Amino acid sequence: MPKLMKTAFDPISGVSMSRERNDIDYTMLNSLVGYRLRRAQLAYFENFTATCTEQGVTPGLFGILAIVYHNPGLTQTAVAQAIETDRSAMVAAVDKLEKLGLIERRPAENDRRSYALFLTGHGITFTENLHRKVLKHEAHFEEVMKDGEKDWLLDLLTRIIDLDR
Amino acid sequence: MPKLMKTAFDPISGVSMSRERNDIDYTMLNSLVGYRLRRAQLAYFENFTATCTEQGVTPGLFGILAIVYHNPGLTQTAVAQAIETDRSAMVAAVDKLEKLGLIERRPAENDRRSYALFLTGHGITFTENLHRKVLKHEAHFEEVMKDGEKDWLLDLLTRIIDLDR
DNA sequence: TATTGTTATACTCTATAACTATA
DNA sequence: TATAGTTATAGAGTATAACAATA
Repeated sequence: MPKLMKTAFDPISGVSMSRERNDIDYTMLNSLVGYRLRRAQLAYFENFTATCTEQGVTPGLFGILAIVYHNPGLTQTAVAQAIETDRSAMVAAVDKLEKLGLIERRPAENDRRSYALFLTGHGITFTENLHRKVLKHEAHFEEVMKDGEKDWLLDLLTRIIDLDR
Repeated sequence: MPKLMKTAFDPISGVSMSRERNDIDYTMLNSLVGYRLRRAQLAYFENFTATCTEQGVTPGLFGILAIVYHNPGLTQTAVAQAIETDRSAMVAAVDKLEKLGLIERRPAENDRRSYALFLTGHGITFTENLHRKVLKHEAHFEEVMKDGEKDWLLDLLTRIIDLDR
């Protein structure tokens, strides 16, 4: 589908309005950073999800692999906190990763209630590989970024994320 | 909770690493624009959702109101396409907005299969009010933005959104 | 008494298929 | 035959409550 943008500028809101390809006026939604952030995130995630799916995992499972990759030995609850999900959601997720042979539950040394999580050998190469593929797919979006804009974006996003913590 | 960031720089990936407040290494996830985009979007949405909830609607319902506000007379299916959801999901949503007295289904003039959607008088003031409140809450995030950064961010996000369309 | 992993449960979102009435 | 609104349904994702084992 060809993109056809007629862009205007609203002197009242100080916001660029666009009647988009479907000729619908998004002025109010476009005035909100949160809404554009959501749409941009969805665009990235479509790409990201496809890359994960090709390799047989979901974005959520990749998040767990990425955390355990850099932090071997964390408990399930610690990983849950790291990715800001509930520990109850971890059970099925770790089950899946175990069945895929990517992760191992080992009894924790000091606490018989908890497991320590480790990637298997296969899990390590799988995770590194998937990370490379995701980065390669992400590079597509850098076509629209000028020199230095990516670093600027990463930095600004980090400031936003850290604001209320 | 105080924020305590120890920031380092990974000469291999060229990515700033941070052992975050919980002392967990997010290097791999932080190297992905998509992941930071998601976290930043979640931060914005927490704020946005709270503002909507105070007024008795959800972010999804606000999206419908915002579209119909600027595009009165659209059919349900057209609005569904505008916010990129399925028309089947519109039914319950418009039902709710109707019960709240914010929106009206009127028989379409040329096509007896479809309804044209319009905001009621109350719906118009409600939507303008909510929009103002959301903008006010969003202003909180501008604390972390330098001069001109907000416009630059909006512009870059728009380029990302429009890339594959 | 508090915490870990677990199960059951529920609620939202999203997507699909099928039905009806119109076109 | 195709489309609009509708209904039913099913799958992810997320959140809560409760339980047994352990701290």
